[in-house]
Amino acid sequence: MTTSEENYLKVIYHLSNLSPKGVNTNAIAAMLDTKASSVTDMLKKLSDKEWIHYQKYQGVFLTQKGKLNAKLIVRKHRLWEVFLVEKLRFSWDEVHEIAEELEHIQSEKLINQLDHFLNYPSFDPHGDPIPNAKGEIIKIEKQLVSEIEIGKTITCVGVKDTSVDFLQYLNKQNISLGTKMKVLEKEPFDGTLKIEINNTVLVISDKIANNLYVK
Amino acid sequence: MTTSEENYLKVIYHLSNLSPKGVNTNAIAAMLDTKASSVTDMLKKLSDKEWIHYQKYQGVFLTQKGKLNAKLIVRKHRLWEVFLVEKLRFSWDEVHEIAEELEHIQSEKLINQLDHFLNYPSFDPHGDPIPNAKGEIIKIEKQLVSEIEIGKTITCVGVKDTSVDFLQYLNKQNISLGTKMKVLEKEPFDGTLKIEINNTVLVISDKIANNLYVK
DNA sequence: TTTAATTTTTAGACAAATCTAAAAATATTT
DNA sequence: AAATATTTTTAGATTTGTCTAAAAATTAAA
Repeated sequence: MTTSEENYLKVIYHLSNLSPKGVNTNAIAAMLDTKASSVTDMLKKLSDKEWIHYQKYQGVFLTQKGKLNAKLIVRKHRLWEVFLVEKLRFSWDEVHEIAEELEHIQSEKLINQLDHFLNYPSFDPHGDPIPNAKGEIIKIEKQLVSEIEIGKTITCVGVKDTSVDFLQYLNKQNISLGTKMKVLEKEPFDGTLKIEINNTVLVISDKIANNLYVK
Repeated sequence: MTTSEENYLKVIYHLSNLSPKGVNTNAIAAMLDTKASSVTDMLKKLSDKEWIHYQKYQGVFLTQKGKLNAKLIVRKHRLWEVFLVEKLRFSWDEVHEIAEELEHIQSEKLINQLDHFLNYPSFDPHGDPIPNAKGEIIKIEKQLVSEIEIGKTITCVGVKDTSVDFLQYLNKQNISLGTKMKVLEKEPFDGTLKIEINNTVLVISDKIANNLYVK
């Protein structure tokens, strides 16, 4: 499996969770920052290898094989992220890019030994679940801050947007996984929220509230 | 710098130490398991980037820039090998292939944090020195077992041949870095040696004796 | 439901890294 | 020093993954 094929599989996997009636060529192209025509070419290759179901002009679905492969790439990505944060003292906003490279290293033994070394973590530094060696994922119920009712006390368990900008915003506000907060007030006009964190009041936009997972 | 360019630089660096009057096209081709014509093509590219001095039909030399780049790749390779053996419990005969992939990961911070995490090791699992972040290498005096005079007690500090076969042979004989041994007798006809290891006598061929470094 | 807009695919081209086969330069042998 | 062998380079082709531009299919709008 080439690096390029792996990147396509991973993107199709992530998009599948959002659009279950088939992934669009253009959506894949946007995620990979490439052209639709390049995507079409690759879809044929992936289809020949039986990692996707592909019919011209119809959306794309992963086969069982394809889905397993995609999950194992995600597993590698997230385990390396844990390694970078827990062992090499990287911050959660620095690890994505490096993990994008590390996820393509091919040794199965390597990744299983790494898993053992890290003590079989269940979640990556952004709160996303790590598939096990069989591709199985545990799912936890989590909600966006925007969905929480006034007065409830909640704990940060993940982020939806994992961009550097968003993660650094959270750093600045001292919000990380495990941070407790309470929703005080919601502005009906624009969805702005007042929340209490560490005995201080913070105003967050609806965009922030829509990208922060809590429990 | 592409992976291919990095592999060429590294091979030229290693061959430079053996043939100081210029590295041959064919030698590079043999090391990289490719054709001489492919090497010629790449030499032009490396020359354009000023990483090598290249004149048609003459041998190849690394420039200062090229040599530094090569050393930094070797640094990455050897640090990852230490990681695999010390942290992930790989054996010294399993790490080369994986490190060949890991050495191409691009983050400078990654490798310096890894160096710190490993406590700034000076040698890799095969006894080879690890260049520091500036490309500086400490050299220790070491000799081949074949060069040792009868009766001397010595310590294994490295291997010249790092092939899986040789390393597994050493595993079988319980020889690893730090193993003490004494040269008992040399057969003049074929160079075969009798050596004492852990109170037992072992006969080793001249080929073995020519690939084991001791001090 | 015909027209217009969007999405997707095809056709043909390109860059990187490789190859084969043949030509040119260098090295070795007689 | 001429003939032979070896090494290296050139010329042209191939593969992978990408691109542009145009054609075809699908979807949305009038």
